[in-house]
Amino acid sequence: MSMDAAWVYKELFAEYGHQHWWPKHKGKKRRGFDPRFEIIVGAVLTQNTSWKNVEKAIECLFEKNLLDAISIAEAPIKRLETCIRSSGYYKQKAKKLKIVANFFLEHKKKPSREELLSLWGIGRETADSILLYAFNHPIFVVDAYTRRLLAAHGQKKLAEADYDKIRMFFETHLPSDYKLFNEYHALIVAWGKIKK
DNA sequence: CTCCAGGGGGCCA
DNA sequence: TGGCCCCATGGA
Repeated sequence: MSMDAAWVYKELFAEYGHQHWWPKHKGKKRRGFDPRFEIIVGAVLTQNTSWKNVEKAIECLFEKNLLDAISIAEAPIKRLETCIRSSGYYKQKAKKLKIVANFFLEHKKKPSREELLSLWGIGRETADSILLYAFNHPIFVVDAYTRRLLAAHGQKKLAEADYDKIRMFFETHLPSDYKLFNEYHALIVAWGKIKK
């Protein structure tokens, strides 16, 4: 018997409430400003890193006027590395920011999942996070907490399954609503952090 | 001191 | 495909 994904969502929302994840921007009218790009930067910087340390990095990028694709593409790599140091893996992530910045300068419209996955430094979770949180595309983001949630609800087999199999489970058992997927993933993270 | 956070790439069998 | 190692800082 299968887990009731919609029922679990209601339980999580009743327990933890609105998580106000993305989108929420701190950028204003600056050179080449695009509110979506700030989310993309956050999606990359938060890889295997606590959000608190990512906020420090984003704050530094904001203060140094580096929170847009043009500025990141033009900035010296060392300047990026210094700024995002608090988010960990700073050498790799500076390189990743360069790559995504150049990509979004060339492709102004909504990217496909395949295009994002073709970029070095963008895996499935980051690609789906970008599509969901920056472009409001109804795709379900799966992470380690999602697997723990499934296991906690008796879905041990599915919890150990491939990423896209888990993603498809939620997408086929829920209405295709980006707002729902946005809140659901955030609630799972909230549950995972407190539960543990 | 250890463990892990809103992962992904490279290598190897 | 699946298992392992590496990347790196900061907080608990």
